[in-house]
Amino acid sequence: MSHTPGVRQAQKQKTRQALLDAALGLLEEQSLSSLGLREVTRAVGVAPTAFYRHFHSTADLGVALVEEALGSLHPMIRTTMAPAEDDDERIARAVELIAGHVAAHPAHVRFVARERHGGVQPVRRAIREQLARFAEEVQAELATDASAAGWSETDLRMLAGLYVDQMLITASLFLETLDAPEDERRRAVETARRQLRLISVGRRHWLD
Amino acid sequence: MSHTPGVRQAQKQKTRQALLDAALGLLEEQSLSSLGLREVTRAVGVAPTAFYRHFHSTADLGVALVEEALGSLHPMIRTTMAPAEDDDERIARAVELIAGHVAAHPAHVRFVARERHGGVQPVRRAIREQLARFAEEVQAELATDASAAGWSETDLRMLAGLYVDQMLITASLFLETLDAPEDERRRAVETARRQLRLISVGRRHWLD
DNA sequence: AATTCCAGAGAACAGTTGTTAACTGCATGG
DNA sequence: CCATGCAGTTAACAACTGTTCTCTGGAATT
Repeated sequence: MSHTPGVRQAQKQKTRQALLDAALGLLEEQSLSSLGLREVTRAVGVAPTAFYRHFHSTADLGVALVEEALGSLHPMIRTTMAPAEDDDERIARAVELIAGHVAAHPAHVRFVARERHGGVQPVRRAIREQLARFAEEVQAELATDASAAGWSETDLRMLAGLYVDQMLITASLFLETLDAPEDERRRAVETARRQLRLISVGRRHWLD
Repeated sequence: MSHTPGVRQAQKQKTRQALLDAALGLLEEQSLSSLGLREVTRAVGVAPTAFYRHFHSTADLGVALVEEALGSLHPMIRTTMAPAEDDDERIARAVELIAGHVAAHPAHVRFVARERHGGVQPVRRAIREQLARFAEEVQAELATDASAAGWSETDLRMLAGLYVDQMLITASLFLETLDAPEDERRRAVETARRQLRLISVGRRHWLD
């Protein structure tokens, strides 16, 4: 049974969250492999040694950030992949959903895009595992779709992977155009839509 | 007019190249933003101050590495996109070409994948510019293709961007499976082929 | 042959880093 | 109510960082 939370545990979680938030902020203009533990504690206003009460190292903190950035995103998969009247409407909705998420959590998106191929191995692995889970969920969702009749397991997995990668590309494209002029952002949205549409067309004629 | 090279300039270039090589090696297990100038000079066996004779900073060195990694790759575009008998044969050849390049220059590929979204702004911009050039070249190549009749400029650009991103995804996938067991590498190649094939199918039916 | 130039060396600087140890005060469980 | 646990503090360490200034030896220029 979980011990009664108490004031003690609450304060600890609060400090831990402050460390995560501060780190995420500092990571907007550097990579995790250059993030110092003292840098983080200084930003929070806490002694350097307090860091060790929460994380073994900055790499450890990075793994926690991956969980924070991607862990709560899984329920969104069903919503995104859910069927719609029009096929174009589904695409438009998905792109809008990604755009909204990027606007709401830019630092998290930046972190994932940056550290996916970054210099810290445990963090790379954590991201890879989360993305693999996404791919599995997308695959499961695709399998329920009527248009997936006759598709092999391998092809479904291939398509799911393509979708996940495309989501990341789209997200990081939107991130780059966050403070860009309006018309450039509209062009980015349009490009993302058309790319998904092309994949959609390929999907419909795959079994020819 | 360029002054006669002489022994002097030759030695300088040699040291410069040694710095680039050492940096590339050190970047296999960290990001550019955490790469120290002393670290690089130590690896080469040269005084820290010698670094300044060649680069203003490690960011500057990073930009030079981008040039080295991507600059010489442009001629490869025509070869990759050149038409073939079979459409599947063109895809197989392109995938094989990417696989060969990754096997021949893994450190360069890793560097680009890592720093594309990395923590050093000038390097990100340098990579973005090179990739934009690639996209333009791919677009120009696509425009000559017979199957591109009736395509709008916007759609050609969209498709070119999709291809460039897909090349990078494929390259980094191959990089991850470089020391993986044989069957996993074969699966990676197969996945890459099918993804390109799906895009190809979408391309053929785009104007319906 | 004399002079200039310049890649690289050497030493020193102030500031930073991760990690250790011993501590303090307060919420917790008996 | 008292004893324990533990989040966070303080101080100190050796090692490292980027950058500066001064110097040197040999190639390049005249």
